[in-house]
Amino acid sequence: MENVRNLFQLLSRNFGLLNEQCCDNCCGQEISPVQSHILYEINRQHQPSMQEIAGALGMDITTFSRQVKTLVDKGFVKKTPHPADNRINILSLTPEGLGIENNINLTVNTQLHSVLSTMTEFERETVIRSIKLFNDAMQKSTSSCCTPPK
Amino acid sequence: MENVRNLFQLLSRNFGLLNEQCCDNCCGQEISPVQSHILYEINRQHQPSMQEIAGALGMDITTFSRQVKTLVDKGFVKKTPHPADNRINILSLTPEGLGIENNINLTVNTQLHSVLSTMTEFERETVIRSIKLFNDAMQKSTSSCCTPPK
DNA sequence: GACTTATAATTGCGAATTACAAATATTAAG
DNA sequence: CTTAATATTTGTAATTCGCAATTATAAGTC
Repeated sequence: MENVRNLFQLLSRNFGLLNEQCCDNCCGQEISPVQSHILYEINRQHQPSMQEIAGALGMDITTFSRQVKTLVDKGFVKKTPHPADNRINILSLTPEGLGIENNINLTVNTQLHSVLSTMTEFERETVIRSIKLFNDAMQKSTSSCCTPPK
Repeated sequence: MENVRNLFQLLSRNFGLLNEQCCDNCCGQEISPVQSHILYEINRQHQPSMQEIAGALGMDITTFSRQVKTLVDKGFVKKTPHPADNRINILSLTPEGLGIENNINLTVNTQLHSVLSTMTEFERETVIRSIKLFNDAMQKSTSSCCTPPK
């Protein structure tokens, strides 16, 4: 059995570092890697509730609640009560939050493209397609983990 | 410019979850994801010093020092003074530490292979080769980040 | 409608993690 | 021998984390 863990251990480490570096470089002290994940996911989903984002990120809901609170205090996230169910809060990015999110996007993309630019066109496309493929497979496989069956 | 951040954001998230899940499943309470990274890197390098491991992981040396201390207390890591320079501590895994590391390796590999098993042989090999390729490119590109020039 | 149960989110709390600044220990340089 | 440099640890305070308990709202039952 080939040792694929090696590959992914390095991959996750590298990306983790890149992620922190980005938070420092492009957002100063105003955001942490975890918070960057949260902004990303709020932006991605359509009118998500707290549970939905926390679930997607595999975060404990109480930890998530506090992180959201600080993001609200910073003015990056807005909580809107669900019109049909007052228990639920709909999360959305404020214009400032969206600005930060776009900033991160740009910075990370630039860095990644700089890494990818050392490859040939063919390699680059293969790599991108491969990761897409892998993510899909992963999603199917781990969906049972983060969204408990009941 | 294609949005490659998307891919890597999901990738790192998925692997992060998988990593935590592994720490819970295969090691119980006795190890955290950060500590798993440390064991991995100690095992990988040849008679590494504290600085070398902390540098490779991009960790603050004081945080690293404390994490190593808890790993020593748990009996997974050994610190040996460098014969020629008493300031330096050489890090190594104890038999128990190596056991844990092998355990993690096996568990993560099994899970990853389960994910990869949904692909065709060709896809699988392409994915593995691609990640290898990308790690190499990343390594070259970020080496300046984690090992500051001086 | 009153009462119980279920769900969404927050808060109390203690433990673990983090990083800056300062201290310690050892070696190297002049 | 004194000073500067390097490796590691400790003081300390802020942040993060997750379990248990709490609050607030909604849904189900009689």
